[in-house]
Amino acid sequence: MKLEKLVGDRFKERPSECLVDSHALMLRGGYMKFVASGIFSQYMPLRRVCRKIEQIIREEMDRIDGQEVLFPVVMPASIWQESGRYSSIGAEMFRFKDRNGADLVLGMTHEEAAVQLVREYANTYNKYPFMIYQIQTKERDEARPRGGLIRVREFTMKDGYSFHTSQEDLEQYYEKCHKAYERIYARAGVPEVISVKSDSGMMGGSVSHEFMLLTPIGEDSIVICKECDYRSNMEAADSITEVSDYGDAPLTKVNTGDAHTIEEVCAALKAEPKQSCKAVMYQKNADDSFVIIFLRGDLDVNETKLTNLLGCDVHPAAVDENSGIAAGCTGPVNFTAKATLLFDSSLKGGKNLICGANEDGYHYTGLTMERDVPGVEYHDLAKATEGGICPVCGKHTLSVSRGVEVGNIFMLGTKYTKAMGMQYTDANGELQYPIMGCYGIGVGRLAASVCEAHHDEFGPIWPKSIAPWQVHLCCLRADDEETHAYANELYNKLEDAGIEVLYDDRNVSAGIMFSDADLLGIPLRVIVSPRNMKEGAVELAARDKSFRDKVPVGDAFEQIVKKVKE
RNA sequence: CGGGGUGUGGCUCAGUUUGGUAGAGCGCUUGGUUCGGGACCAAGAGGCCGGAAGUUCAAAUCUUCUCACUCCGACCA
Repeated sequence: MKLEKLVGDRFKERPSECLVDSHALMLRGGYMKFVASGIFSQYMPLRRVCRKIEQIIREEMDRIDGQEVLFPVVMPASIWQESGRYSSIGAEMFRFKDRNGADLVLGMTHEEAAVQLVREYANTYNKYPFMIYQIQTKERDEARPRGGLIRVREFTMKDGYSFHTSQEDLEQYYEKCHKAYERIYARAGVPEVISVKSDSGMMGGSVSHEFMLLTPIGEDSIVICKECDYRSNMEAADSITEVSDYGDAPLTKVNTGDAHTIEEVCAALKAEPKQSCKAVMYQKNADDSFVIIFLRGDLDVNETKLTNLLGCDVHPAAVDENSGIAAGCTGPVNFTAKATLLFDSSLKGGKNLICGANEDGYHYTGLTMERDVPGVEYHDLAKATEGGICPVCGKHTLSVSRGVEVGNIFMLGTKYTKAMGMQYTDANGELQYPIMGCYGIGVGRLAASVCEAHHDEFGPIWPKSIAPWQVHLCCLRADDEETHAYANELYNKLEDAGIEVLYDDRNVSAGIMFSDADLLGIPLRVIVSPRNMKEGAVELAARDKSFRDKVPVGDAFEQIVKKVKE
C-alpha cells in the first residue's frame, strides 16, 4: 500500500474535545472520523487493526470449540418481549417500527437471538454442550458517549453464548473461556489485562468477571489486594471494616448548632469521622419512598449493592419539610419519620459513636449499637476503600485503581432459556432448561485500550500482532533517482514476499514523513535515503525505540523479513 | 434527565464585552528555492459565522426559540 493514496487526513493539532490520548491520536492519525455522538467511521488503518483483533478472537474462540454464527442487527420486539427485556431495558435500546407498524429493535446484545437460533435444534442432551459466537455490530443509545472509541453507541463486539446441561459443565467451560480471554489479551499486546469479580447488572445470572485494563482514563473503579489475588470491580467489592469500639459511654444529646456534614459535626466534637454514624438518604424510583442507610462516617454507600439488596432502583433523596426527616441531624435513635432503615456492617458492634438526634441542631454522642439500636440486621452496603481490609486475606492491603472494561464473561443460568421456553430431553426422558454462559469483547474498545496503553506523545505504538502494517518503508528524497529506484525495488520484493508494507515515497520533508510514521505506529520503520545509500546502507528502526540499526543494502530484504517474522 | 461550555473556510482557533465591508495559523492549488524530525518565498482557491424568528439604517456580535456537539453528574450488556 502506498501512503500517498491512503485515504484519511493526518494532522498536527490535538482536537480540543479529546480528553483521552487514544481518542486524539486516532483522529489525528487518520484512523477514524467523527460522524455523530458516539458514532465513528473507520479509515483503513483502524479497520486493519480491528480486523487483526477480530482474527485473534476468532482463532481463540474456535480453539475452545466456538462456532461462528451471525445474528441480525434488526430484531422483532417479540423475542425481547419473550425474555422480558423489552420492558426492563430503558432508553438505551434503539426502538422503531417497520412500515406495517410492527415494533423492531436494534441489537444491543444477543441473548434472545442466540436462544431463538438454537431452541428447536438443541432439543436433546446429546447435542450439548456447544458455544456459538458472532463478531458483529451492536447498537446502544448510550446516555453519554465519551473518550473516542472507549464508549460509543455503535461498535463491533464479539459475543458468545454457551449452552450446558449442568452447572458443573458450565463452570468448566467458563474456566476454559477465561483462559481463552487471557490468551486473547496477551496476543493483542496487553497481557496486563486482569480479570475482576463483577456485578451482573441487567444480564442476570450469578458469577461474572470483567477483564480490565488499568488506566487512569478508565470508567470503572477496581479494588485490588496487593497481597493476595483478590480483585473486584468496586460495584461488587465486599467491604470489611474493623469494629468501631471507642469504649463505654452513655448516650448523650449535645447541641451541635449549625454543624450538619460529618466533617463539621466531627470537628465540632473533636472526633474523627470514623467515630460517627452517618445517614445517607435515597428514594425508590418507583414510589419515592425514603431509604436511609446508616454507615460509618468515613465510608460511602455502594449504590450497586444497595439496589441489589432492595431489588429496585433508587436515586439520591430530595428531603423536604413534609418528610419529617431532620436533614443533617438524622440518626438511628428515636427515628420516627417514614422510611426504610438499613444498617451497614461497619456499624456492627460500634461503641461510643456520634450520630444525629433527629432534631435540628442536635447530635448524640456515646451511640452504642447493641444497646441503643438493638436487634437490627446489618448488610454490606459500603464501598471498599483505599487501604481497606481485603475480604480474602484480611490485611489492610486494598488499593483502588481505574480500569477500562475490555471484556466480560457471565454465568447466565437459565434466565433466558426459561423465559423463552427452550428445553431439551435429558437422559431420563425428562424436560430440562439448558444453562447458559455468555462472553463478550468489544473490538474497537480493545483497539483504543491498546493504543491507550501503548503510545507516546507522537502516536500509537502498535504491538506487532495487531499493527495495521508490519513495515513502514520511508523513501526520503524520492526525487533522487537512485534512492527512489532502490526503494521501489525493496517495496516490490517485500510485497511479493507477502509482507504487509506501507510505502511512503511522497516527495515531502523528513519531518512530515516521520511524524506521519509515528502516527501510524507501525512496529518496523525502514528508511531509504540518499545519505544511507551513500553508505550502502538501509536503516531499520523500531517504533518502540528498542533498536535502530543500519544494514547493508544487499541484506536489507532478508533483515526486514527476519525482523517481521521474529 | 440535571448543571456548565462550545458551534466562524477542510483542521485548530481569534473576532461577540462596546453592532459598522469576515480574520490568523495549519492544510489545499500553482511556480520557485530547500530537504534526516511537521522548511521558505511568491501568487491563488475556499466561509450567506449551526438553524429560525426578532430588534436595528446596519447583526458573527443584541433578544427569543431551536438543533448539534462537548464536559461534570445520573444511567450503563
